[in-house]
Amino acid sequence: MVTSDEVARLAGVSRTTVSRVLSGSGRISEEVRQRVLEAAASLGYEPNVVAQSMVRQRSRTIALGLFHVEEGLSFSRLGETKHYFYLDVLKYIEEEAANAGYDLLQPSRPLGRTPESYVRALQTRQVAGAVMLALSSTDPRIPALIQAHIPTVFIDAVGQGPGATYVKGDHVSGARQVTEHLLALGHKRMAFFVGPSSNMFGMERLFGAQQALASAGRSLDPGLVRQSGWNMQQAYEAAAQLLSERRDFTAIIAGSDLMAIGILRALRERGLHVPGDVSLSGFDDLELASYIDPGLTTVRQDRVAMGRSAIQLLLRLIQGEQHLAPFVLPTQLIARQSTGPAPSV
Amino acid sequence: MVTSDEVARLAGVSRTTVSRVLSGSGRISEEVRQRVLEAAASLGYEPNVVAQSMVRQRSRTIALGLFHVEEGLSFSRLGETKHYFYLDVLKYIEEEAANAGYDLLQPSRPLGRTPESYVRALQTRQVAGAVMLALSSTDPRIPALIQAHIPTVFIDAVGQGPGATYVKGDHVSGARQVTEHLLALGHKRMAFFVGPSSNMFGMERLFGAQQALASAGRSLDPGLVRQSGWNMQQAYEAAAQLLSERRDFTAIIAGSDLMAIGILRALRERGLHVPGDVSLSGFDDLELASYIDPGLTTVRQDRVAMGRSAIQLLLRLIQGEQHLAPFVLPTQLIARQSTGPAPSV
DNA sequence: CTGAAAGCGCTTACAG
DNA sequence: CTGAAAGCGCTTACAG
Repeated sequence: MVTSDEVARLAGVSRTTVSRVLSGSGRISEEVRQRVLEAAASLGYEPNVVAQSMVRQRSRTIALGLFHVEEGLSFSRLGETKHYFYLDVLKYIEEEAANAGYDLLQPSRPLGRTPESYVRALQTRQVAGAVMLALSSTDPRIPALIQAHIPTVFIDAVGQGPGATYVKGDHVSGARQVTEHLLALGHKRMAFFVGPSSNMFGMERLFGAQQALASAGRSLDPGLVRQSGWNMQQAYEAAAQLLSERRDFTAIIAGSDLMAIGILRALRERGLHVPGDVSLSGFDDLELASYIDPGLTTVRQDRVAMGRSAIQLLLRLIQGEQHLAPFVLPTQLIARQSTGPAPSV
Repeated sequence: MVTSDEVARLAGVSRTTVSRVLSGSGRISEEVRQRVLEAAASLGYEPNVVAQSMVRQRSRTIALGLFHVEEGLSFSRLGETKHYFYLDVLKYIEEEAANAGYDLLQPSRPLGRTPESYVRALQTRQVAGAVMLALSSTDPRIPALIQAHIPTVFIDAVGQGPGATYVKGDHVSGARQVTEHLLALGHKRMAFFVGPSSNMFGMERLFGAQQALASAGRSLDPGLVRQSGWNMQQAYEAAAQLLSERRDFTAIIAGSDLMAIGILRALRERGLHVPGDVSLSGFDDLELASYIDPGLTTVRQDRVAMGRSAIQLLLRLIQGEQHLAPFVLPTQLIARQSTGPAPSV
């Protein structure tokens, strides 16, 4: 690797000057500037990023924390909704970080998996900040990161502090919209499939549904609220269970599109038609939602804004701004064929 | 941040000794060892990783190259098969890298997007090696990485050199198995949906299918081979096109599960039943494949082995081994309900 | 406008 | 077994 020393020698200047020319800081005579630039180009010089991080006491790096690393899903099957949904968010995180000249890093952590070890790993790597994607709301890294004053943006998890804020979808509104949609179609009794209890959004959505029901002078039947994992299999099982117990509902509101696909299978196996017998809605609007049969009514979240705004907020935190307000991104009902008029009794 | 100097002072030894105790290198008296360990623990000391990388001239970091960063899919929609499929592979890459104590890094590259700039980015970050996931076979970074002698393992892309090797699924065998399965069901004319021409696996699969057909004394009709993107939408469009042209086939072999879902929709819209009128198979065995209706016959690839073996090979390359043989992972037919006996004419 | 010197926090020959 | 010193490749006060 070429060093700044070689460039300096070739250009007949000091390393100080090379550094200044390349970083664009300080007054430099145009003639020297040209000489240095030419020398650097001819040698194919680029500054050693590690050395820069060392001297600056901070690397131009953003740590990326993902659900699936932490939750010990090592042997779980593919198909967690979150993965499919957040994959796209991830893409925009990468893009936006790259545009800002930041590397993305997933640190290894040999020393146990305590939240402290995670924070320590970020500190010893001198990361500028962290983006944490879809952590469980009980993840102990959330308070640890906030307390350590590492600039952090949480996506779909709630964490706030002087140097931390979050971005999330408006689940309350999303659930309200679906519920209103179903009420308008004449449905009076609906079942709700929410995610695991460690996830706050299930509760938010339930709240949104309750709002809509209350506005219509109705209330939620607790016996029709079911919890399951975000994936197809667990939703399938929970739906089979529900169907074996009772069938006094005409619609099911699923917590994710993949859950809806699992539920759809359980309905099919019982010979129930969607939406003829039961209306069904998802959440997320995966591309898949429009391809399955029947096309799935669902709630769209803005994945682009989610990824981009997370990095934009983080950059502001890195630059020292404090106490940034969280972003709550709008959600939108996408009505397709899986919801229809309530069957007349 | 605590430095080794503070630990040294507290323990009453030199930084040299602190370093040796913590790295476990060199003879150290038991008593001194204890003192240092206690001092480090009480101060919460961990070595600065950036400084270590600096002095070692190499960071304990693996660069991770992903399809979607390079291909400029910024505005594409969600649903590229690759993403869903490789997401799981990615998980095992992360796991295996973390076990070996390596960070994963996605470098930003502001200076144009030439293959040279990519290589340079890895070099200036002193990465130990790179894992490149599902690059297009024409990606110029493949030769660039090989030539730069950066230890690299390609996954589902072919690249070889003294310090580079690859891991891929056995697409030939997978396609042969599906084709044989369909032949056994009495199908005589089948259509093939392969991926983009820049992707070699489409060709491999075609070759596998040809092998099976040849063994049965049959040959491939070039007019029944269609190219499209790996996603639902493009496969849907290509299938609609094919169906508008001709219908003298009884089975469709899709290049991925998501393509199969797109094709399924096109068939449905024409009132064709699967497998009554047309048998349909996918590739990948996403969990989804068993949930859609009808359950999708497909080819399973071993994602766990794909991720894990890639890192294991890379670690050997990093340690200096050369010219490692590529891993070709077995594929396995998973027969479900979407394939059935050929309709009698 | 330019440079000599110090220093970022480690590790590693080299001595003893 | 232990330590003083050099050095990894930069950047940044401090001088001039």
